[in-house]
Amino acid sequence: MTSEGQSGGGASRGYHHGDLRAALVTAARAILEEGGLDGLSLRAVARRAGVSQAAPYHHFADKTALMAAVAAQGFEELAAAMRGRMAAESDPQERLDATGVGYVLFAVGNPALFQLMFQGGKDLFQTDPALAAAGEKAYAVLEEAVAARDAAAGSDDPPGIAQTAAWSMVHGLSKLILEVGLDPRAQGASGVEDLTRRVLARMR
Amino acid sequence: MTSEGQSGGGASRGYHHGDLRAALVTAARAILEEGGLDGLSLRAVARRAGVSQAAPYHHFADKTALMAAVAAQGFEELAAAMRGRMAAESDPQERLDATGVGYVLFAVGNPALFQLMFQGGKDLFQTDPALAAAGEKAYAVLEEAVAARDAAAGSDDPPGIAQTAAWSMVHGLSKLILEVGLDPRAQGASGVEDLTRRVLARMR
DNA sequence: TGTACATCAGTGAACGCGCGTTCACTGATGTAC
DNA sequence: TGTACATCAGTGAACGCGCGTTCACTGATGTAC
Repeated sequence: MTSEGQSGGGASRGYHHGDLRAALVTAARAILEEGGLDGLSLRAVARRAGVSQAAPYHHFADKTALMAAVAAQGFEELAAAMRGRMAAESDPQERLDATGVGYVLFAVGNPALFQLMFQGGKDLFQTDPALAAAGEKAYAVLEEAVAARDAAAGSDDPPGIAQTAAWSMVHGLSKLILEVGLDPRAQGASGVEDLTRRVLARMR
Repeated sequence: MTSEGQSGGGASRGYHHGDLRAALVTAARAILEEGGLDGLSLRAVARRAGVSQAAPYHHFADKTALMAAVAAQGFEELAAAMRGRMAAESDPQERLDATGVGYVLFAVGNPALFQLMFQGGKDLFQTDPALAAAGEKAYAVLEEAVAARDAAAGSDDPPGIAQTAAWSMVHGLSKLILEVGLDPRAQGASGVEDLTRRVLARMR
């Protein structure tokens, strides 16, 4: 990672950039954070990366491809966040809860990115294999944690149901916080993590 | 409801429309169904209602106001759908499950509308009192059903937690079906309603 | 080590587009007398 | 019952805008000999 550019000024860069592809993804994420999903245009990304508006086309087929790359990076990080939290626990139930907490905290910490990751929707996943793989990777963490917990607890449901339930719960909670402005304090919780834990405690 | 217009042709209407405000909301919903949220422009709505592009401004301050009106109508219908299903049951747990099923089926049946209802986000709710009221109305159904079930079952959690959990579950499941293309069959369920019931069965 | 040349990654100008919104207007409606 | 007039709900043309994308180009890089 060269990590220069990103604001047109300051340090000079030559005619060639070095790693414009990565810089564009980084710029896109910065724009997402500052201006939300609506502010994400290819031109804005190029501007932010300090490059002409035509330059991105040497690295991405079109706007959708850039968005897919950003989303894929998001899923990688989501998976890492979940794994990181999970690894700190040993009890199967606690490991499952930890992945859920990781999920919701990631969403709350990266609101526009999270929105992008899911709003592109089915089509993007079918189009872009790298994105699909990254999505699978994140889902696999939850899948794994649920399976381990169910194996320990003994369940008669097909595993898909338990996994879908857990995913729905954390995904829904994330969306409600982001989209409706659901406030953990107003629900009698001390914060996002506490609310997530208490909500997850109502699942079996 | 006059229910003419909606496609510019056919029956003549005079210079004045009759109930353009309602016709615009109807047109917007038709566009949502056909072209999704991205296709929803004020100009397209006017076009579909068979009226000049400036006409909507006599009924809505701006595009946002129209969208809020559409979303409000959506929440009214969501509340009605939940209540309708709830009314058919008498056991508190079954009444709660029924509201959840109503929620998810509404989302799946009105994908773009559902998206609109939640994507506008916090700001819209704070800006438009009618929308906020309609949203409350829908949430109140869930709230009520959860409270009744908890009263019957005896719970020590603050009620907000149980309500948030139930809402997260059905909201998350809806979004996963709509955004990720989660397939009930692939999860071992026979359809959306069955999947919702089985997922809800994992809550307490 | 030096030169010719193919390839690659940039530039900047331009395309066409649909959008939200405003404006001066005009036709229809309804009310006061 | 008839007329003058205020009000309301339409029209159509125009504004400025930012967007995604394409194009012919040019500067830099690296490779073959």
